[in-house]
Amino acid sequence: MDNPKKNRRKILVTQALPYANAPLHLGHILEAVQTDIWTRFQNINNNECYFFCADDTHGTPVMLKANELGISPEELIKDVYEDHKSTYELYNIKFANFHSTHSDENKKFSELIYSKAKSNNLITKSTIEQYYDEKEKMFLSDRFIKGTCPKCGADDQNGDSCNECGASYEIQDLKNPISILSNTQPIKKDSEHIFFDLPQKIQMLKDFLKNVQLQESVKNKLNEWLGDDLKKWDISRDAPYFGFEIPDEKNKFFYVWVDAPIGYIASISNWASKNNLDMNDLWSDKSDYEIHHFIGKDIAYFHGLFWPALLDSAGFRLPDCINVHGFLTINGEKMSKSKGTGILAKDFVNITNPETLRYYFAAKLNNKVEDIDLNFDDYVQRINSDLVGKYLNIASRSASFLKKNKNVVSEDINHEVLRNLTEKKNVIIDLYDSKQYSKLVRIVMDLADDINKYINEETPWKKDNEEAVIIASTAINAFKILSIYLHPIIPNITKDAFKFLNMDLASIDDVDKKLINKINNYQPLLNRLDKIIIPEEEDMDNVNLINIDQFSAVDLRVAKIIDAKDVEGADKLLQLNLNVGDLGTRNVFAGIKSAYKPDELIDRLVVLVNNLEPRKMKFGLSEGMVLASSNEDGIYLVSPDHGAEPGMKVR
RNA sequence: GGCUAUGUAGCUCAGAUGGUUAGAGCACAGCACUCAUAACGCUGGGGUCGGUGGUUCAAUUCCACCCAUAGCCA
Repeated sequence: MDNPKKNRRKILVTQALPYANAPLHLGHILEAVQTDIWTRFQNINNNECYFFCADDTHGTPVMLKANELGISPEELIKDVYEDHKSTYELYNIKFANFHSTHSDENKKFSELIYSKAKSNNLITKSTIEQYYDEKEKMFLSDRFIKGTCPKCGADDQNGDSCNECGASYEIQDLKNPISILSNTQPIKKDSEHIFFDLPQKIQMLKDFLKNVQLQESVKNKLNEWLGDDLKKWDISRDAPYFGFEIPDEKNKFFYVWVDAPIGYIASISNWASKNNLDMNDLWSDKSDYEIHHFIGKDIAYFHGLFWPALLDSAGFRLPDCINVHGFLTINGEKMSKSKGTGILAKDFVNITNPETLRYYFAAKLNNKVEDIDLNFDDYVQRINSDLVGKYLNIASRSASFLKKNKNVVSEDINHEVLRNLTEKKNVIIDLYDSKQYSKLVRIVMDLADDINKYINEETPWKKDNEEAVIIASTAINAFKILSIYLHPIIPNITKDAFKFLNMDLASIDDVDKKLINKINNYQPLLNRLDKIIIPEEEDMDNVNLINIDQFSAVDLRVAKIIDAKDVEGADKLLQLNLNVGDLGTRNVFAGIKSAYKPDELIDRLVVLVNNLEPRKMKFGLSEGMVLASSNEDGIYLVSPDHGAEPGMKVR
């Protein structure tokens, strides 16, 4: 590795742009933390490193989400922008700039890159047949179509693959296709699309993969794709589409995956103009800035093939490094709201100190493309034993001796003990640089163990004041070194630590400087965490959306219970006789015996599903259903408010 | 269905090129200490290294197949 002192590196860093149709979840934070740690490390390691990001705002999902909320896409992405930005701040993610793909800069660069590709004969057109939703008046991509699996016949399967038998197929082969937007059957319709001629770039991409810094397993995967028959890439979408219109075309828009990565450049450009810098000195062949992308494994494809091909065709500098990370699972499972693991990043800070999540992620992150698991019990244990029990304990126990010395740190310290810590500096630097944070954290905690052991063996509590101060001063210097090592991971806690130590951190080389100032009184920098319990939530994403017509199909009526009695031979049922006003009376069996006595029900108003198919039961015919809610503790009937009359429609 | 990655103690993870009784941290038990947020230290129990076959004098480590989990298949 280059000696950073001799060659000060200049680096532009990006993370994948979060999509602007929803708040951030903890998986977003994992990537942000990995990237932010790396950026912060580069800067204290005497390099110049800037972290750029933006919201990814275009495409159908944003359009639909805005539609659902009854607002314009512009309003939606404005709200989400503020939400994303403030959430990242909660986790101390330090962007040089957080921009948006819905921006002038991005429009400019998208058009520029497209026109250059066009003049290099990389743009072609051809007509494709696509499903079209006549009701919504839009073309449908595969993900908006459901239907019957052509292989196993399972209903309600995705447009491109079956969850039941695992088969994947072409959308044309799907039986009984239904648009999930309108629940109507889509028609096939021709449309002219614009393509980027990816096959022309094969050799260039092969060279790129040889040179780029990227995990071997991902390289192999990408090379495999390159070996296959590489198809042209469809880069246009028909109106209506929230995005940028393609120049010199009518009602054609750039596919979101075209302008999303260009958002990296747009964000940098926006920052450059705010700081009076020239893009030619930043992202260009003439600049000496390295370009590093941090992304998740799901989008390696776009960043490893389309993106460099696009950049190259327009004469832009190619990335030097793409770092691919795995996904986050929670308590061993895929994130899911129904399991209470789809917790939002902004809510999680109400449960725990966000710095501790940064630490936990760091303690598990490596440079491989492996998923990492956030296990809440493990998390609490880890924070309590590592940060509180080992690292901060050093400050806490040495502060008590120094306080008796008026907080004056002795210069007469055990240099041998400290040398064991400072000589690890280059190892720490290498591990940060190569993103092997978990190894690094292990080493730092081993060093913390060593210092705690040192204090134990020296037993300052048995020594006279002078000796105790020497031991404590050694330990507090060690604490300073550990704080510097941990600073990129837990910037806030260590910032407080430096305040306590009465020092400023300028560089990782400060580990070699001895503390000379008077320190301050020690205040606990972090409290032990309690067991984490996440309340279960409804999985709103998986709720089947219905339209107003479907809802109207259910005839709900106010009804009055005119008689109620036990059903002989039934454990759970009560037999109800309901007055439904003009509609007459109904006999309904309701499973509410465990919660209600027949007597207390008489004359009560309830809500009846009037047009439910009558069901023949062992005890008689049930002509409808009364609405009730339930939990572990009981059953709760739904009651109309006072004034409602039997027979009135509920809607 | 195809491809890729992962599967090692209760939990979280280390274990180039195959080689003596498979490691760490946490949790647990015992001991010690008492400066420290009952936070530290020492010692110890605990694993047929996802499964089944194969190659080999020898496999957690190589090969094949299978199972489970995750991602991708434009």
